[in-house]
Amino acid sequence: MLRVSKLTDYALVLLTHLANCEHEAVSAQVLAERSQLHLPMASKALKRLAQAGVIVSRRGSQGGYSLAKPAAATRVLDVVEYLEGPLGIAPCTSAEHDCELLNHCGLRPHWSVINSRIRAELARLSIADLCRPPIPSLLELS
Amino acid sequence: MLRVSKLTDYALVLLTHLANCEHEAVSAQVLAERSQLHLPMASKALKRLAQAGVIVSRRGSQGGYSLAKPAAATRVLDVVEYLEGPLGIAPCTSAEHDCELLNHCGLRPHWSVINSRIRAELARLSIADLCRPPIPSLLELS
DNA sequence: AGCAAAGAGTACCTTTTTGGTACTATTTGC
DNA sequence: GCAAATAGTACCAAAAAGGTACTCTTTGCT
Repeated sequence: MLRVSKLTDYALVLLTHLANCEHEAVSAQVLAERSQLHLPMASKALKRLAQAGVIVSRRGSQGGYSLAKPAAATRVLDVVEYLEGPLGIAPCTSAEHDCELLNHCGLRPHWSVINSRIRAELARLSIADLCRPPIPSLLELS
Repeated sequence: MLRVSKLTDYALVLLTHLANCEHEAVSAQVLAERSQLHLPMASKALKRLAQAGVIVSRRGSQGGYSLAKPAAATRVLDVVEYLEGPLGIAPCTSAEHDCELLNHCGLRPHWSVINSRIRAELARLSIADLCRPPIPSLLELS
């Protein structure tokens, strides 16, 4: 329904908290509390982020998670695509879909345009941006 | 997963075919064939479009569907929102969600900005536009 | 009047995705 | 060796998506 999943949303919230303690390992437990999430869900999200290389983990006592790169260097787009797979606004714009049925329908190119606009939008934002209130420039507002 | 449903996709394909025979009632049967869809699914989509007022229906023999307004006057955004409900890119940006948990998370304003950008994108396109290949102006391409 | 074509309405079912939980294994610091 | 952490796996439940079937009503035509 044209919406990111809760897991993705959780992940971004967790990342903003991690961005506030850069260079410091924070446990899933603490991050879950700060984000008002249940530990199991926070762990799930953090694990995925670690697999994607967005954050790094340290196991064992005194372990925890920290950002793999400066917050300004991690794009929201990357987080979304790591957690949800490549963006495909319409069924036929996903990879691995050949769409024999709709191959002749002419809608695909339009979806592609919309798709790349959305990707561009998500690419503009970094985790660091999420930590501040948005300041949409008047020029860019439509 | 940030995707419109198949029903919405079907609806838009059907609308492009309807746009090619304006002022003429076309039966669901014929539209389904032209769109390479099974009749029941096409009917479902057409019914929803008629309820939304995007197309008008005539029952009985020689009946069928036709556009309620000129193709250029129906926005893709309207079709999408009629079929999927108001756009809400993140769980917390949907209506009727108070988000006690994430109320303090600061992400909402960012999602709102992204949301309105996507809406603007979908509002730019009309059904008439979908009938032609997209001509993205160089200025607007990011 | 009656028949057939067509949409309207409703109900149901199956599959997939999402959201969430539980449990065990492994690593690390003290 | 113990405790604090993450890693991995498996599982379950609820919701949404996708699709089908069947009946009712309207309309044009003969």
